[in-house]
Amino acid sequence: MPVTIKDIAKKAQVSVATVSLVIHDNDRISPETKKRVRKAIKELQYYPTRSARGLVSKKSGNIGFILTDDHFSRSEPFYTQIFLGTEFQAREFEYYILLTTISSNFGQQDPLPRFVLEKNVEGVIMAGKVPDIIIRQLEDIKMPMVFVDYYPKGKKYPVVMIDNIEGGLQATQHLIDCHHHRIAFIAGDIRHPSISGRFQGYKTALEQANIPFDEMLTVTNREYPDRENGYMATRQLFEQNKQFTAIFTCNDAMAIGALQYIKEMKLSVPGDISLIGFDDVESDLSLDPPLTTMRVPKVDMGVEAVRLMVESLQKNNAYPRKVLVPVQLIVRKSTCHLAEE
Amino acid sequence: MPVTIKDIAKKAQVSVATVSLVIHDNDRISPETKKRVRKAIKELQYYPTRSARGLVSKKSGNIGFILTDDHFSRSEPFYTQIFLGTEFQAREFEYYILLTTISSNFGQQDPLPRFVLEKNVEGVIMAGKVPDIIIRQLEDIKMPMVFVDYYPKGKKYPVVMIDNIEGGLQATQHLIDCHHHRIAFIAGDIRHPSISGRFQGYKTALEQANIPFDEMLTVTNREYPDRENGYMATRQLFEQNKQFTAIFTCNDAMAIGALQYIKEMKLSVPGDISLIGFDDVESDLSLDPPLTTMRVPKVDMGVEAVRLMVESLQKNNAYPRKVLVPVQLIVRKSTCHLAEE
DNA sequence: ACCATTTAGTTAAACGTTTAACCCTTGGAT
DNA sequence: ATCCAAGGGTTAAACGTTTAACTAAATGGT
Repeated sequence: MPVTIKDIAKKAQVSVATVSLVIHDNDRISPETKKRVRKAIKELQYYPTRSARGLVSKKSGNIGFILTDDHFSRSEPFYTQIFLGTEFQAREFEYYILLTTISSNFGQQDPLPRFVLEKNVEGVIMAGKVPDIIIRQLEDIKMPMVFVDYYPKGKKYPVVMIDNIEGGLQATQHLIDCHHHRIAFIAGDIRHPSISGRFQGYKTALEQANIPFDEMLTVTNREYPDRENGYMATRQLFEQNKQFTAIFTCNDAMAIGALQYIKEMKLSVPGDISLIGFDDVESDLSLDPPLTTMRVPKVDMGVEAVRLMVESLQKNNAYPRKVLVPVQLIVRKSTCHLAEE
Repeated sequence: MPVTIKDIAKKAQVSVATVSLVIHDNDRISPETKKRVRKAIKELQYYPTRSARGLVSKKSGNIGFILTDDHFSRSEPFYTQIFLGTEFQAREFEYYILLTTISSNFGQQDPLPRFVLEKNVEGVIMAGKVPDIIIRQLEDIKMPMVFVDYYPKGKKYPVVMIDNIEGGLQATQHLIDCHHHRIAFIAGDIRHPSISGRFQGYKTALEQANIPFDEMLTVTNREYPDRENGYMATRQLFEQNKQFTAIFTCNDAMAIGALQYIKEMKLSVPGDISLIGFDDVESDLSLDPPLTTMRVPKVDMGVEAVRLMVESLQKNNAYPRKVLVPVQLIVRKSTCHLAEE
């Protein structure tokens, strides 16, 4: 019932091959013929069918997006925003994004995502830490990959990373500029490259300001950087009973937990403790006080990932580029100058 | 290079038709043959290719999701959550979701979303208010549709709606239970069915409690229910200089704006004014005070939408069901009892 | 006048499935 | 003995494109 390439061929009095060539704007076809064919296409409102096209060209027109289930089911705004960024940019390039999750302990015997088995994606974007095994399996079938906010060691793929070191440095620098010099650092799993980058920036800033690094002012053994662990880590910090006037948390979720603990201690932010986060998520603005933080362009990260993917799909010899997205200090009300002593 | 149905046929010494029949578990094939074929499939790790399958079966395995651009680019957590819900449930049914946006003033001459032109979706889910024109166009090509949080009048499609009337009633009832009787109502465009439902619940609750409805206590002419309009509407309310002890805002975004204005007036929530919202979004918890609100199961709405879609795809005679998702009162700190007079 | 090239198309195979229609055995009923 | 039905497959067409290989006509160089 729907109109096919044959209908166009008939109407324009050419072969179906010609119609196809016109669609791809091949220059073996004369301008007059093109005009005639295009007219027919318009009049019958023809549009090529994706599956037929995909079958022969081996191009599905889709890009896969893989997230581990813990990243997804927490429906973390962070990765969700990145995902929305990919959706956004995919449209520009006439691709669609197919989302799936995998278990965070994906094993050797687990099946690959259905969209790769079905040959329904041309490449795969992976955000956050993903199991090594799946990367190796995808590698074996030569699936183009792009990584976001994670980088498998020893591999050579395009990647979109946050400029974490610079961010950690700027965040800490901001506190130093406010005359703080006893600055605590709270984080989740330090082995995550994003977190260790921020930590590194923290240490570098201290060093540059000739402030000695004090291990006792850091809590970096929390498994997951969420509110609860932010709360716990802050309590640990206070129980270690060290003097500090500012806290740099590795992300906003932990900052929110920290803020809660500090308030329960009847201390004021930023009166007693200055607090700076990292990420700039939706809820920061609603906090009291609104959180000073490092803004991470989450949507842009998704956008860049798709750009890299499309690039490496087109010129498949492309050498694996790395994109470092910049962070930006957003000063709100949770940090303030320390009175001169 | 990749393994096809032919390789399986060869290996299992049967025709490709037999392999296909085994895959679909047709009972014309003997158990022994099935076993042999399945063994070959496992050994060669065969998986049918989506486009080939789609070409002949006319099933793309995809469901489209349409959002107007203003809903999407505001990257409203509300619709985003619904979308994530569809992604979630789609996986259960072995579908993928294809997302696209359309202009909120989609016109007669605008092309339909690419995924429908390409015959790349079996049906379409639409969330929030969408232009009538596109609905009519999709209707013309007999595209299965499911609506979420919006219902085109006079049509007969499956739909997922919030139980707005009940929600408006419960929210208002909660305030009444706290002995408020001068209760204001603030909303965006009252023509949106969700909003008018909440308004209706509000009026019903007042009526049941024998509290006269006072037009002057309502602001329902704000175009878009966001923070800014919540702020403005609250100002308007105060400038109308009416006495009230509580405000029911049609959603949380407006409540946040209202809260900001009230604080600027140096009034306290809930000390001077009790405030209740609607939706229960991420940032409510970070507010000071945390917002009392009606929780809307956003993810569930997406889940239900996919269920309805798959149902109507399978039995295409299905009569259009309507699912009303329940809301739930979440009492936090922004509402409190009024002292007895 | 003849061959070589270019131009503007056409033919037909191929992509990997599904499925309607057909075919051959075997085992009862009649 | 003959007919029918059931069981268990196979054959081949079809789905809607793309594209390599071919062809016929026109052009141009000598």
